[in-house]
Amino acid sequence: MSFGMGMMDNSLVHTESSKLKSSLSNGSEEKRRGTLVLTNGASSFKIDLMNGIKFKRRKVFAVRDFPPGCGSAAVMPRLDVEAGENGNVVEEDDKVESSSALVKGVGEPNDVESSVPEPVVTEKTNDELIVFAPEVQENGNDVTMAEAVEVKPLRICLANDVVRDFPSETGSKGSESEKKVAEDSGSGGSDVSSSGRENMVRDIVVYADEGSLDLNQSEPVKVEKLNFRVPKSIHVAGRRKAKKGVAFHSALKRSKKIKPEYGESSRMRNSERDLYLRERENSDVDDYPDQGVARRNRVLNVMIPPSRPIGSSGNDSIRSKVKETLRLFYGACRKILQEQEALPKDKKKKGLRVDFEAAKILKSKGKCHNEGVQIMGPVPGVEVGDEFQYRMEMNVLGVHRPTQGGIDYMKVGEDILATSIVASGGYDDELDNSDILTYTGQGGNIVQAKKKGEELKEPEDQKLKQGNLALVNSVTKKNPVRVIRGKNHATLESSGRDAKNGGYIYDGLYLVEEFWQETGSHGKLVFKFKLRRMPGQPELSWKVVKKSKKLKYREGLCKLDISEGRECLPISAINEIDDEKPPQFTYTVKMTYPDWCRPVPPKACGCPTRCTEARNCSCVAKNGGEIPYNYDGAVVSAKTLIYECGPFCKCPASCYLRVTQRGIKFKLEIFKTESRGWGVRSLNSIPSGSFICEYIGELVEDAEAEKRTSNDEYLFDIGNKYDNSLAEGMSELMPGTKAAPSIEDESGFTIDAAIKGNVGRFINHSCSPNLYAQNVLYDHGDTRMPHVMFFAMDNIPPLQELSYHYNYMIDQVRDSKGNIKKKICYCGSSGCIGRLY
DNA sequence: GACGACTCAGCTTA
DNA sequence: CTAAGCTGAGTCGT
Repeated sequence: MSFGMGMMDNSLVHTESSKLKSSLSNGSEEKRRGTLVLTNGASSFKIDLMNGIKFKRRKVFAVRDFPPGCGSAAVMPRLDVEAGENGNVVEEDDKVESSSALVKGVGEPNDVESSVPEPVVTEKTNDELIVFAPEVQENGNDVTMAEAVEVKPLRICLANDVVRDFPSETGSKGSESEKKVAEDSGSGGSDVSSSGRENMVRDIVVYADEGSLDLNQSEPVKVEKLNFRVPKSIHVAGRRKAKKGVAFHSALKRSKKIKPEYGESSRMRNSERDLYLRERENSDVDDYPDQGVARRNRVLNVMIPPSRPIGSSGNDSIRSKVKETLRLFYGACRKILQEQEALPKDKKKKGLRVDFEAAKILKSKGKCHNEGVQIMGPVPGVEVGDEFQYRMEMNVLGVHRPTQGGIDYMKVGEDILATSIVASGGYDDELDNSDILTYTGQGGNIVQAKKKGEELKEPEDQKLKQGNLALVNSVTKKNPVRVIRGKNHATLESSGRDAKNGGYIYDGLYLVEEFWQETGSHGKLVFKFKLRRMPGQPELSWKVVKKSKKLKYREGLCKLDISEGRECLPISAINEIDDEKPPQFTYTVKMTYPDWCRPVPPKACGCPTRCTEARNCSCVAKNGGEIPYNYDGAVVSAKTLIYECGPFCKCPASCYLRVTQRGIKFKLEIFKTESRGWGVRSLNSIPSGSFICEYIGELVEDAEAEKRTSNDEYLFDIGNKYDNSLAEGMSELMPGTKAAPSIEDESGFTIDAAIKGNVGRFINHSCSPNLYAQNVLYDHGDTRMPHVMFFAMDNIPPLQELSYHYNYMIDQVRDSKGNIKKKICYCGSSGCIGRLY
């Protein structure tokens, strides 16, 4: 392979990124410059993030990331590379990206010396060696950096949450250059390659000038300082008028109505306002002749991460891909379950595993992450505290591959090292609240006969092989091990149906400190491992909840129940920020309709028991012949409108077609946020698809709503607006799943929750929301004024703020041919890059 | 129903 | 190809 200077030519640069690049040069370049300083004590080395480096995107094969607190750069000898322009290394089959660098301040400068793992070297592809620890070892002997480096590109292992991927211009199809890459590389070659690649995690490799850093030192190279200026994000304080409320996680029409200005919010503090105005003045953006309001906000919204505080989650692109994968997974699960539930009893498939079925579909369509990849350390896009319902999801995401086995491991050099374990109570583990976890090795248990006539295997001593051996090796290698806890076992919270399948929580990285053998309950020897959670990782929210439950006095508690008994569960108000009390309003659990409006109850069904698809039920028929919920109450997919059974239906209250009318079922609380007024969160884990609450208020006509501008924070425009992007994704996965047509329909009504309302009025906007608003009818039949119901799009861990997309202030940017290219959002929320997937 | 004990069909990887 | 494995769903008894 040889590479010429010409490869730097812009013609090869991904179109999207070149657009981005040009936007960078338009006035805001200065903001995106930064420097990264590398040092090994004797010499330091500065990289100008704007000019001095280029980014390459490569397929990730294996180990990449440092555990938190480990501030090290690694060196990777690469053969067959030549310096390109400015000494940058360019490789033929790689797309070259230019961008601001997105390097997290990989921990504080080596603040946790003890947690820095021993060097681990892993053999990868034929031509490269990745080193992800301070020093290189070869055959057990230390070698210096200089010895390890023959050619001198410097590879900086980026922490996983700073790896940035650019939005693909044409969605899943990939751009021309991407296609070219796929063809040229010859990998895959099949039709999977294009879409499969799109979903692969990519590594970004940073190459620096040759010879800039004196590597002839035995000391490790460390990322010492990151000085990266980030454009300040402007927080939208409080709430705004929600435009075109009902949509599935995005609705993208530019509002025809009032376009709120940033300065308008009554809740915006002066400092924020000043900051905004200053930012706006300073941004001399004039290169957007045809984009109206978009232009003004461009500098705010086309933001390049890191747009969050260093150390917070970040990496929205990969994160959103992980989320999308999970949404597709759950969508498939619920659809399969729905189909199953619709069958008459004798035709139901016994013991159908929706998790297996969903995974099969995702895999066949190349929608998995990290397939065939083994990852040591953090998995890109997966964050501590993430919850899963099935083991299979963790397989699909590469978090933990065995579908049953508790220990996952990989070969690193000659050794096998543990990469992840699942602690869910299958053995006598000690899973207390501290950062120490005692884990039992695998094997030795009584094994059931697999076939008839086979005898049960008696318990025996555990053997030092496979998972056990990997964990033992990890003691000396000190490599990070992901720990996943079984939820019911970890939290001891759930009971009943949930206890049987409580799901899993990603607990973060641990180090295996020691191991020993002891006699287990069956009298045979078992291995025991002591793992300690690595410092610097966020505390799990269920632990926080559990702690606060123990306290007599809840920190920041303002009110025990803002609903004053009107909801089935109390809703507390918590303010740990300042002295503000929750705003005054009248709590109602029923919509208020104007006097002239007398909604008529819908036609009732006569089902004597819970309505099913098999029966000829008129309510089911209204939903197109299917029940839009699973029997456990999860919404199968977003619909333009869902018809539930009404007050005069004969079916019982437990009917599968009565979900939202039964009220809230999670313990919600309102809490004061740092910058967005009050928000809503749950003390329980919320599984994807669950009903959360309604948006309740006074129903007013739009004309009336326009008059109520003095307090428009609590207005929610009712409308049939349905973005079917996920539904399209689903129909691609599962032929026969029909995506509903995109509908835009002004209903003419608005819900005003300023005076009368419920907890729904406190839910904030987000561009990466975890809820969506669903139109539902049950107590009347007027489609112009459906109830607005919030459902969870993801598994939501306790204490995570609930949010939905307000769908207001959205603009579209068109390319030269007039095609809608990008949607620009005005929310100003951190991490929003104006792309609503 | 609720819950535990038991059974059994899976699936992925080594 | 086979076996192992901290699943998950169903069934039955209390």
